[in-house]
Amino acid sequence: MKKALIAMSGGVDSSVAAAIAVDAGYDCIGATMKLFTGTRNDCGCDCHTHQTDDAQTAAEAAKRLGFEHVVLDFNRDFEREVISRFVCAYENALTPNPCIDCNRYIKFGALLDKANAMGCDYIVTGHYARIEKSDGRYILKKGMDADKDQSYVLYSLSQQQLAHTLLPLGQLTKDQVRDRAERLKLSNSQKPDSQDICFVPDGDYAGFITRYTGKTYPQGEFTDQNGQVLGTHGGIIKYTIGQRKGLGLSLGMPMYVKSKDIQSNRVILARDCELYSDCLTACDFNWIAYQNPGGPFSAQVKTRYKSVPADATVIPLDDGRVKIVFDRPQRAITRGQAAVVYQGDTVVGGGTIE
RNA sequence: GGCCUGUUGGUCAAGCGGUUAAGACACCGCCCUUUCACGGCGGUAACACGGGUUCAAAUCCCGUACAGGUCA
Repeated sequence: MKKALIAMSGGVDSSVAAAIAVDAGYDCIGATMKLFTGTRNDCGCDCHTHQTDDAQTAAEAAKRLGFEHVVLDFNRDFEREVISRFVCAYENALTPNPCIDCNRYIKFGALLDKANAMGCDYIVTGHYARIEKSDGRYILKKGMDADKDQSYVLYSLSQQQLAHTLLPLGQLTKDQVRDRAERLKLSNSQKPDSQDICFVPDGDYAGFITRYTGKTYPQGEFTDQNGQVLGTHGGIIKYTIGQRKGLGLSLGMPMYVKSKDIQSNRVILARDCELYSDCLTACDFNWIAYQNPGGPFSAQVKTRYKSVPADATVIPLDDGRVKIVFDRPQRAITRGQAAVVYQGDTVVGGGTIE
């Protein structure tokens, strides 16, 4: 009997994924990760309590499903691999996606290692994506529920990681998952989907960075593309490319962040129509569908988790980076976000936009 | 100092005797969302002040204050 470690967050998805793994005959053990220490936020909520609640919910689900549950402390790994990268990215005028690093280094990194050490053959998560084997390679595909597809945040997984991962929800829709949770009488069947950055539950990521580093991020100038000063910004970490809200400037028309210049501490604004660009370069590229792509090819590319895949030509460069040229210019391509390449439902690979 | 012109929500700005006093931008809320954003929907908020005229004044008249222009 194959042994599986279920990554249980306390939410519906991972609980139902566990139920499916049990039905499929795996010898299951549930694990909830402790990822960050409790810090009391402005919103008055205590993250530590949240985590404890989530762990309890997960433990209850495991009990109902009839397998053991443990809490694993990945505090130090999470701090090093996710939080510090997140903070560092913002300090360098990038806009990171911490969920991707969490998957890469924690769930499918440290946790997978732990699972192996515990004698597990697989790690099971509640992601809406599919893993299939084709011609000796593990292929990552979109989840069947197009609205919930999470393949984007898994683009960095290696063959080794994919080989030891089961994603039981890939064939299901969110409604089906909730129905199943309902039938199993899981207490979290109606629990709202998670949102915001998990370690910044009040949504104030700039405040988090400030508290974390103890630094202050000085005010600077908002300018237009000609250098004309338009106003004063509240610290460069507070803005990302394409952002409209929170600028506090009334300029007669909606204005958006076009770019950030860390040297001059300036935030450059422009109109929406000036935010479009037809190419990007991505680094740290991970190929999933191919061992080596060989040459340029046509594909669809997402530049943000929820962006619509756009037709493009993908051009592997000699140094391992990848250039992507879009058929139609894309809005607000942002350094630090991930460019994920698809061909239909298949994730070809992805990298970090630079 | 004299003479003009202007003063409407946080900003810009409609309005020309009877309006629930437009709209844009900003802001706030909700929705969307395992990143950050975008977006959708909704909301708060104003006639500089004091006198007149009129059935009725943001709208007309007279002062006051402030702002800009202009004149020896």
